[in-house]
Amino acid sequence: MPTPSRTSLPDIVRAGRRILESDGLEQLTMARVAHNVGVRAPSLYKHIRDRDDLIRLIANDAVAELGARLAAASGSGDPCHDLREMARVHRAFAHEHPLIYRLLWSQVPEQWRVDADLNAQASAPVLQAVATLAGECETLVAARTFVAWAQGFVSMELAGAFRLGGDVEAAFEYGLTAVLAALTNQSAAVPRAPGRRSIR
Amino acid sequence: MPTPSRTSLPDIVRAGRRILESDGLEQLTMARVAHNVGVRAPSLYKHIRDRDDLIRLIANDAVAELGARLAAASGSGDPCHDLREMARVHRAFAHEHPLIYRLLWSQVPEQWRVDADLNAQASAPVLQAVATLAGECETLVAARTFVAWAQGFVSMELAGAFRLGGDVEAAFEYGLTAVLAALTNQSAAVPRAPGRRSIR
DNA sequence: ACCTGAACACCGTTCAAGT
DNA sequence: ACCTGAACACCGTTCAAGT
Repeated sequence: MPTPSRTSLPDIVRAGRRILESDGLEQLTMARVAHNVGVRAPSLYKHIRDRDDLIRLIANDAVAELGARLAAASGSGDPCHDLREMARVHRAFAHEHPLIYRLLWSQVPEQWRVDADLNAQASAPVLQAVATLAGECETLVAARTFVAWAQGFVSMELAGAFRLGGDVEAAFEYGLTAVLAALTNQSAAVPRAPGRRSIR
Repeated sequence: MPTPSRTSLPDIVRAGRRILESDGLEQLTMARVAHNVGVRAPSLYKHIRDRDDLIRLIANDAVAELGARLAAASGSGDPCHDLREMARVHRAFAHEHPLIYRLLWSQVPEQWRVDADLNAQASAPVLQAVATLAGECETLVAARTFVAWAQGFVSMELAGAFRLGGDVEAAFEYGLTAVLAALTNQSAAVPRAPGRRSIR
């Protein structure tokens, strides 16, 4: 006889994300997730394929949230201002959810990789701002430079790699200004023959 | 009666690293490491504290190797040239050992963190080159900008984050040139009042 | 002093049986 | 149609017993 679900996929993902954020990946056990949504571990397999699938769904959820925040932080009309704001939003997200943030970029097993369209959606506002700043034909390489710096800085910060003292806040603002200046000042960044050869 | 060791710590770390590099972290089981050094799993605990300790030792080993390669790639006298070479060495190392490289920067559990002095030793040549390039008082912030970009770029590359096509090689060279230009051209990077106020 | 088999705790996953 | 207890496979770790 059909019985209504006692839990749901969003409930499970939400419960899993809360455990991951508070206690880390190794505490994300099927039994604990199940307990937090009011069922037993085997029941979870009616809603998700396996634990790796759950981790991937949690990563998707986090990327979607980050993307929404990036989009909300942009749109002022000044691309340079937008990029500064997005870098700060990115960093703030990492500080709020350090364990999930690390997961997003470590992604050791293949199965945890977030969906391609979610990634594309999240990076769209950055691409748009860079396009106006650096010009259409250099959008991709310039955006990759910007995002690489931002992601690298925050990753190193969270990984505790900045152990030589100094003001990390000031280093972030310094890097932000330096990278944006480099992208604006294209002639300094890319040596190329006249005739507008594309970088691709 | 005392019996000589049938294995050793370096043997164990070497075997563990080989497994990790070829088959990933989840395949790094105590039984498999033990088998590869010719003993049974319980014997490993005579040489290491636990599995987390082994992972930390493997990460230490990798950082030491990377540091040696960075040092070997620098010292030409031209800091800009040295930094370009070190960025490429960094990236080449990541491509040769992608699974270990990801481990170095994800570092989800605290116990895997590499020793502070090994980290310091590995980053010394970068710091030195940046010091001559950007000037003493901005060494730290400039080095953090440079390393953040390099690490972020390679991490994203390995994580498969560059899914929008384009030439990743060209993007790397573009970013390298852009970041180095920004660090050399300090006045563009850091807006500050005259009178040489320190960034710190 | 190092190695081992046996044992324990824990966890992901499956499945037949319940409702 | 979903949930569950029981069971299985696997793994990290401990420990008493061997040499």
